[in-house]
Amino acid sequence: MKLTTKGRYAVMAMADLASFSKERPVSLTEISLRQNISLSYLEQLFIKLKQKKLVKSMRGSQGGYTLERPASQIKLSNIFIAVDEEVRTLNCKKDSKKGCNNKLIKCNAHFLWDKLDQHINSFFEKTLLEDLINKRLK
Amino acid sequence: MKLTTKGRYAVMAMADLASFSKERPVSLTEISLRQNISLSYLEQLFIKLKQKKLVKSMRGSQGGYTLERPASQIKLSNIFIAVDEEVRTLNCKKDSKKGCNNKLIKCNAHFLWDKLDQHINSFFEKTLLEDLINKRLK
DNA sequence: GAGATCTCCTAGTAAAATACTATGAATTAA
DNA sequence: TTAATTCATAGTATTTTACTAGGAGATCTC
Repeated sequence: MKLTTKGRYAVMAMADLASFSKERPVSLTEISLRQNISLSYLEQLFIKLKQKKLVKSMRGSQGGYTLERPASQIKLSNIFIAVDEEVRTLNCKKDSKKGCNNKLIKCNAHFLWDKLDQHINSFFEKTLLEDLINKRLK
Repeated sequence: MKLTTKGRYAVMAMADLASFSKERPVSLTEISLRQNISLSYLEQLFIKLKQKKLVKSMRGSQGGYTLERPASQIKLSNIFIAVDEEVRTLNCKKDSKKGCNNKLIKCNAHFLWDKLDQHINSFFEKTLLEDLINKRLK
């Protein structure tokens, strides 16, 4: 079980924005250098973050990104969901071959994974981007 | 972020053992059929579970596995650790190229992943195999 | 003691997911 | 008009995961 870099990069980049985009938009080139993340990969992540209205963009020279809402109104769960870093302990969704919801008998541990999902998600739900940049975590 | 089948299979197999191996050892063939897990894959998992003294084996005909300790004394964390399904939100361990602990400046979200690890592990630490088979989770 | 049923052990491999690269068009400030 | 930037899509290398293959060794039952 691991968190992939996608989710980590997204959170780090958003934290970077929260810290540096107060006056002016911040370019992905900047973030790429500061956080040591491939530019092209960042671009892909930011398209998703924009679609979910977590950031807004300004094109052209001197352009870049800013937060769409203040850091106090962005949950970590918003970020993870935006980049498709879902917590999925089970692959019993649309997959017709694997998983267990297409069998007569539900897998006996099914409810355990549900609980685990809830437990993990509660962390992302309760933590705000603001908490992260202030290093104030519960 | 996802839990791989390795961890899930291990927990399901242990739950199966807890339910069926009270009188007699249970063979992996049985578990394989009941839980729909490849026999050879189960064998690999059980070698690890045995090394960590979570199960004991009886070879030969009518052999199989039983729990080494009662289900009330086995934490889910024991099982996950045994099959190497560690929770690792970061790859900053021995990897010299990636990660962040070999840089001068620690990645600013480092402490977040630590907190997350703790949060997830607390779930596995507090849940016993017994709770699972009794469907009694907090 | 032969045969069946098991665990034990190691290598190899197919498939899936991940992380990243490449390329170029569109937009805009200076 | 040029440089800097976002936007968009396709392709690929790497890594991880999940599984298969093929046997050797142990032990019960007949």
